[in-house]
Amino acid sequence: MNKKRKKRVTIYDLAMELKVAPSTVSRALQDHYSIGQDTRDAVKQLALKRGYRTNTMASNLRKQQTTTIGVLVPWINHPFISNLISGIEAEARAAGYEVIISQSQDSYKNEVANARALFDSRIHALLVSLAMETSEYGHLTEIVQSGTPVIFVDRVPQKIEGYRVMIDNAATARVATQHLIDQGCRRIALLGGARNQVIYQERESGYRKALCENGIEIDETLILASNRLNMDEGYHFTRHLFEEGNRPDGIFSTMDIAAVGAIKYAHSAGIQIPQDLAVIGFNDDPVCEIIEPQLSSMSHPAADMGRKALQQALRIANLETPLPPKFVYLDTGLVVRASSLRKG
Amino acid sequence: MNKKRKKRVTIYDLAMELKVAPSTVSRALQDHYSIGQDTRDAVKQLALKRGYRTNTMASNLRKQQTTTIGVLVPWINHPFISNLISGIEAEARAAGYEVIISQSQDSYKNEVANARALFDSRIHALLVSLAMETSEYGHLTEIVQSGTPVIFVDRVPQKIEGYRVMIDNAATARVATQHLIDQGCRRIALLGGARNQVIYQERESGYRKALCENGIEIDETLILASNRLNMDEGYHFTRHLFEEGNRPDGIFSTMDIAAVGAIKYAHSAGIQIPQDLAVIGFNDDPVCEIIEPQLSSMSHPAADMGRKALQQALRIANLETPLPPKFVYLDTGLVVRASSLRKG
DNA sequence: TTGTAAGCGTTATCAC
DNA sequence: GTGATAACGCTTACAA
Repeated sequence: MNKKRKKRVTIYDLAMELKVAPSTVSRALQDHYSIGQDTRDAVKQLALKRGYRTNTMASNLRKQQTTTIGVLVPWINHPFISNLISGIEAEARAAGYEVIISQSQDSYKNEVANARALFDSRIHALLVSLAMETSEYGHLTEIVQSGTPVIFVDRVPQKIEGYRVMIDNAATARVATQHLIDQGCRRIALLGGARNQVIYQERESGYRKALCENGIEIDETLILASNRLNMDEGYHFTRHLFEEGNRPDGIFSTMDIAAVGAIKYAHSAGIQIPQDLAVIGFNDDPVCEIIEPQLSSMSHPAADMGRKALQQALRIANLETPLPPKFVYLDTGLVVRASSLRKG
Repeated sequence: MNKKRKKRVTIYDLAMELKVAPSTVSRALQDHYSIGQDTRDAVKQLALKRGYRTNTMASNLRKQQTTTIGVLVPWINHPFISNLISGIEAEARAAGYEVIISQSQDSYKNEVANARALFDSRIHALLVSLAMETSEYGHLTEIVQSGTPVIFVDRVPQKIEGYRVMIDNAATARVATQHLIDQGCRRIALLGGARNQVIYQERESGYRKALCENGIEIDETLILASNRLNMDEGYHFTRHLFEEGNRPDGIFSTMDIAAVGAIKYAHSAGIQIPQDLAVIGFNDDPVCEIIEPQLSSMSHPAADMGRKALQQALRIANLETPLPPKFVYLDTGLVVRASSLRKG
């Protein structure tokens, strides 16, 4: 340990100097009603003068609670998640809480270890977005059972009970697909994600539903379910479809970046967007406005989800008797840009 | 407080059940050399069975130190910073530390408040990237003086002494500019950032140096110094130059996204890239591979910077006598893509 | 090899 | 209104 770290001022030091009891100082600093105005002022003034700063560790230990919110996500450096975290942090800070972050890197093993570490630091509540690999939830049910509020955000678990803050993935996917249909598409390909993740299952089912509702037969060869959907996957699946003579006239991608891959292939093959192929993505990431033609997408309120999840967590943590698990759905929006706009 | 939160197992509970002293339990759990193998095993086994988890608050209070690293950045949801944080988190977690994050939103006031809050939670070390507004450093020198290691990362302060982890902005900018010159450019515009921020000052001076070294006269009308450089600024400044008949044949942008704006203008005006106008950015953000033609850039090892900064912080924190402030420079690289490649 | 006991800085409960 | 005192759960001299 760095021996140079200075000893800090405590309430004892203040009490001694003012010739009052430490408990009086403590109460004065918290504006306890029973403390006289003059002592209160004197204490606060001296505290300021001596640079007193409350020792959060001691206070937490005594009060048996922290003001720390744990956040467990797959990756910090993904646009959607960094926005989510940004929302969580802003809201938490405003409410007087700190945010401690850990990333599972989509590994189940890391997720378990991080959940434990967060639990050990006695977090006030935990916000979780699951790792791709995760399909067992013991490490999380443990925490739920201990009484610590756990809120699932976006990538929520399959069957476990609990609070959730998310979008209606099925409905949103249905809107995206319907939009393509409204633009005259009849052979719509799906760039889908891992089928063990609820959000991708639901996006796929929304897609299927939209086709059914419009009496369009589902062609399974137009559907991709990729465990790691990215730009390359989007590019290659699209090429595969065109080279096999299995041409779609529309593509709905459950991730923007894969839609970008599809557009890149179209460019390279001289396929006109949106005339020959209309494309829509999901998330409304910044790339949508970079790619040419600009990419239509479903906007997904990442920062809002963070804020809502945090509010939910605090509400639950401060209740005497826990509420029954509740789902909070956030609104999504259709953002139409050039990549899908065929008609006026 | 949620009354439903369960009381957890303590070393006292284990001690009682095993009929040994709490101190023995504590030592056994830490593999203290003085504890016999059998007691050690017995303790660990029971701890596991009863679901014992060490109380970090109590332990920290007693040891007068935490294993929490404070991170103070302008925005969590910026690609460069989210990568930085990702590197910090991964390295910290591997070393047994937690990371607590706060964002100033580029506001000086927030930065001060957040620095205080982090200081109060007795962080082990602080990593800071400054808010745009910040030009006073009292809130940070306070922390330095208390003995808590403070490491400045990327957006470092003007004059304050301290540890820094950064890239050599001047040299990197010089390489970028030289690259354009090597490609035959002679009238090179600069899309620069806020002049009160050291990193943008240095990038500008690197640009000037490269021109001087090549005997190219500096044309001040080709230089932009924008307080909020972004895609629109890049677009409009480029348009301004072309419409005024002040045509550049190359653009060096100190931010990728502004270079994207420049390329967008070029598209709209029928200017050929790289033949009529060669463009290079800075950061090597993901957008470089999205835009057409793909954008050349200077790669900037964000995650590595995070890792290095964390290592630096831990090293300092564990020294008896502080080292003299040191600057750590990370390597950058020239990434040539189609936007600047005129010759083989 | 293990036990005893003090104390980290707060806050809550009682008493005065 | 204020003070004394006992925790909170853990670590670490010092004793045994």
